[in-house]
Amino acid sequence: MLSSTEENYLKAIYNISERESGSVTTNNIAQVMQTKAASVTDMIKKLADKELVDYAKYRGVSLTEKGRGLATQLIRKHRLWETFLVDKLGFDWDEVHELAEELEHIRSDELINRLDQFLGQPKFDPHGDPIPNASGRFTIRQQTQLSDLKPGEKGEVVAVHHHDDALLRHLAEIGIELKTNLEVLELHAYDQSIQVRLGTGKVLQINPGLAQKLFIRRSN
Amino acid sequence: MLSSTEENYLKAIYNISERESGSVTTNNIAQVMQTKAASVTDMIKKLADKELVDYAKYRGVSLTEKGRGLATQLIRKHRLWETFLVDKLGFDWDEVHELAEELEHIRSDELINRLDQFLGQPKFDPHGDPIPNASGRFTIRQQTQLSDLKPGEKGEVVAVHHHDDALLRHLAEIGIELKTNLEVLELHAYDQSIQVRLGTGKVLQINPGLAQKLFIRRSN
DNA sequence: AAATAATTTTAGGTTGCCCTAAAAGCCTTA
DNA sequence: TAAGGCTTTTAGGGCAACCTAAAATTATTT
Repeated sequence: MLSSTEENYLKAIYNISERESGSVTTNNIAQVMQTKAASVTDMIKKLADKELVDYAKYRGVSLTEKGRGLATQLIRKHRLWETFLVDKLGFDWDEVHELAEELEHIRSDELINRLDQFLGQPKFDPHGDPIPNASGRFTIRQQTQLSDLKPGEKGEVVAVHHHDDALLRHLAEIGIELKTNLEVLELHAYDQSIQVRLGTGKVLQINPGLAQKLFIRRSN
Repeated sequence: MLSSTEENYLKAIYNISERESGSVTTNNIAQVMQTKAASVTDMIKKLADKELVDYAKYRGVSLTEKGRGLATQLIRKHRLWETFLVDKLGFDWDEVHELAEELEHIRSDELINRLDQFLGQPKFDPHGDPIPNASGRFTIRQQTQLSDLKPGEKGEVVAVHHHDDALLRHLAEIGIELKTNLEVLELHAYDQSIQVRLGTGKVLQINPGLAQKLFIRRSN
């Protein structure tokens, strides 16, 4: 039985190791968890005792099979709750992250499986991220960062990664959401920005930072 | 900002003072919270500092206006979540109490108001208990303990009080649920038991303890 | 490779909520 | 009304998760 805090550390380690290779460092975790390195060391030892992470002093941590399994279940819960909040309660996609952070710690497999049923066993959450099934398997979707598209290529926005609320609100403002169709018109070498035309006809300049966070499924 | 623990104490005090008059004693709270009197004294002091209870040493506590308001909102959340679990996720009425105990601590007025909308602003939860509205007002329903009915009187089960899961399962087994119609046939003086006929025609002996927990709206 | 810089760990302390044991207060009843 | 028996509070600790400061280790620079 893990505490919410232990669960949050597991999730943090999982997320960091998803986007960076090699083992996860103490400072890295401290930054994500908004806490101090010393506190992280304390917690790492506890997680190592429970065989949820492999740990060698000064060498960082990595999740064990068991740890990864638990982290995956947390992500399942988080994304199912986000789906509930958006699909059923009518929240906007930029309002649900914090709430799902709380809801994901409710401890009941029965609850989460019924919720999954109730939502129609969705494969992707409101941000386009895949929802692992009860056995922890993700549905993988063919997708590319917008920054990798060439002029003339067309596609549909299927996911937004590393989303903070401000980013999502910005996207909504400029007219981009999930399922938005777009076509790359030009790449501007001088600032790496990308000119795109949305399905609505609107033409936008997308800066390179943003273009890396937008995931596209090619449609031609 | 209260901790879940503080919230649980408030709720315990509220519940005790609902069913007993006068101020709530330390031992009483300890029993409900499954903890020791010394721990209760600690917490009472903290709640008194926050002006949620009035407290005089050795004299017990009572909720302040502020404390009662918070307790009422907790009850609102608890009962709305129970309604969600039963109406939307298909849980049985005897399975939802523990889960609602966790869910009620999720901190978001927006969430709970949207949930209320989503559920169709229900006035009563799956056990027949009234759900306070956002301002803390309960809908009061004319109801009587089954033990107060006279032979020949008829009515409908509208609530079950002080429900533990075992009690609810027992009721389900003998064929009683919310909205069950019944008629009192006879009172047996020798053991205070009550003979009733259900809407289904089934005739039962109800013992006096149970008859106090069943609330009936008279129908004739 | 030595010196300096950065990271990580250890040591020791705080807070919230719990505990046991003992002291203090209240209450009943002889 | 005084004694004994409850109840409640105080005193003193424990554990989880955090902190700061200092020590240990690793990494980088010269």
